[in-house]
Amino acid sequence: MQHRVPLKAIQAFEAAARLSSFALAAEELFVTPSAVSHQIKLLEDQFGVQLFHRVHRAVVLTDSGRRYAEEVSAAFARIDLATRELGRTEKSDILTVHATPSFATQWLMPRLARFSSLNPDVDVRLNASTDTVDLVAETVDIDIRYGMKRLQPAGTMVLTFPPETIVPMCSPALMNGPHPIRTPDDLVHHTLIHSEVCLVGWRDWMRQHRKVKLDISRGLRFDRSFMALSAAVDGLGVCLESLLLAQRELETGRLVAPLGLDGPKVQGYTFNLLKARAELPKIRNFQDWLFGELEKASA
Amino acid sequence: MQHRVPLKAIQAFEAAARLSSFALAAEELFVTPSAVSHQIKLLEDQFGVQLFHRVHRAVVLTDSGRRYAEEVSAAFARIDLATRELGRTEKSDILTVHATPSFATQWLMPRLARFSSLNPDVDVRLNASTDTVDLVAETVDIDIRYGMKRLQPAGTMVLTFPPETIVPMCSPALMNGPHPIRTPDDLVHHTLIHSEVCLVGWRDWMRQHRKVKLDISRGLRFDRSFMALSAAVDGLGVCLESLLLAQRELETGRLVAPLGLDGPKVQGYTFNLLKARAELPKIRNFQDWLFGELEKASA
DNA sequence: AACCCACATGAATTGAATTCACCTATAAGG
DNA sequence: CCTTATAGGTGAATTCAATTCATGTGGGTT
Repeated sequence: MQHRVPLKAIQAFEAAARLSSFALAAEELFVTPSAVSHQIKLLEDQFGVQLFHRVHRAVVLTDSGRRYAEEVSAAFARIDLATRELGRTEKSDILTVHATPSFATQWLMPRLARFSSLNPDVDVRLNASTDTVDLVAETVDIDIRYGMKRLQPAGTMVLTFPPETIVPMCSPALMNGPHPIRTPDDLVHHTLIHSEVCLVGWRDWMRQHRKVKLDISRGLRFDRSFMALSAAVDGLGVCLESLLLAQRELETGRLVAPLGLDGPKVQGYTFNLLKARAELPKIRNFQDWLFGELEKASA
Repeated sequence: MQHRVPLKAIQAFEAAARLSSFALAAEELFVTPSAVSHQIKLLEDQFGVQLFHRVHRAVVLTDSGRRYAEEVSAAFARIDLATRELGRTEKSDILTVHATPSFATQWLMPRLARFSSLNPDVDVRLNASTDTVDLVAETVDIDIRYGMKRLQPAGTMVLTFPPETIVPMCSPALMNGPHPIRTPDDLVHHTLIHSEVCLVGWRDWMRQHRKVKLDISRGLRFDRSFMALSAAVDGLGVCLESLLLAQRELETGRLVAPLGLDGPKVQGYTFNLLKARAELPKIRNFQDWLFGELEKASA
């Protein structure tokens, strides 16, 4: 294996140098003193440099030996440390995903356990914030953003999510309450919940429903979709949101879409990553899994 | 040998990580790809951490693998460097001796070859200056000083030289010239050569020869003994110097002691070294050799 | 003077590392 | 679509580097 450096011999030398004794080195390495002696002789012969003075029944480093031992000890210490660190490692990969708070809360979090069980060796870390992150500078592998595409730094790859449908949603109690919601006109009796960042708002919805006259200046306003959805679940009014984010609430019946599941389609979310890292298995796997899940939902 | 860290396996891993290929690593290490595969599997199994992703017919580091490879590569690079440095080494020990210019020139230099041939593995470096050197701070193993003993820093060991005899000396031509020198009185016809740093000067010599009236204010003055001796060799006058420093000139006949080899004895030279390093073979050997040589001369 | 301990050394032994032979999977190419 | 070539995986066989064993050496210690 090692036609380069006689690692075994160096290891024996390092221990002997550190302990100033072949016998103690042998003990540390669980071999006989003879083995240590042989290895060190090998090293000395190979390089033609005496490393130890043999003085009576002790050994003393030569100057060359001391210099060499210092370097080699430091190097082994580093290897030891890194190896102990490695032994402490649980997962072999760390995948850091950054996403908008709404996508993280409404979509990712409930599904992440599935990804983790499919990829047990990946330790997923989820960061949620409205800030844009710098993929190059920060330890973020993937950033899931919402909204108009901005200019990306070179080396960034942007994948657009499949279209999501935006529809009015409310709690079942509200839909079947004193002012039932069956047609767009029924909305006039209800509080509108506005999501400020959503690409489609009530104003846009109204353009598709010219006959309905709603006062879009009234109602509740939130700057995060998950807050609008939460308000709708609590029966505070009717929100206009993406089916993507409401999927879980619709499945569990905490929200209903009183006017059906058709509506304007947008492609607001993007999957951002560095080209150079796109083929890393952990990233590729996450990407494939995520788009697979999105596919599944729309199918 | 290695119940601690599987060095062979780490070495295989390092090469594979650096080259991103088991096959190339195998080539570099002069083994078959199979050997590399086995070793890396060993490493992964031993620590229960996957180091490489096997993706089709290539390997890609995991995050853990990459972290580990960085550390391990750096450590091996250091070992490689130190080992190449070691291979370049000629002598296993470097002995740096500092001495007064006179002792270095007159006594040490001519004898150093003998020491070197007795100790072929020691690379002797001789520094000569009038400065006192700091044994702790500088890379000087031994300092040979002349003159009154000063306060030494803690940890310093001072060995005093055996007594040296101070006698008048001159060139044979001068002794046997127009004003032959047979008795102390004959000196009145000759130039006196003064060594300013010598512990015994003409003034002291006169105290032992009350009858002789010499004008000690006249003559040549040097601040280094070797210059005084050189002037005497050149026939410029009569110097009062240590037989120790003149030994070579007396043996070769370039100097003679017209009034005999008896005279005042002083112990001016000291052999200074650090206690902590006194038992280093190179130092001990030099000390033993030097005092042995001094002994031999006085015997 | 006898003993002891730490290291040295050559031959014998062993077992970790390597090779061998065969297998798998996939990208490229016809 | 099928073939081919390639990089790596794997278990058994093999080998040789590393280790042990037996013995020797020398200089302190009692």
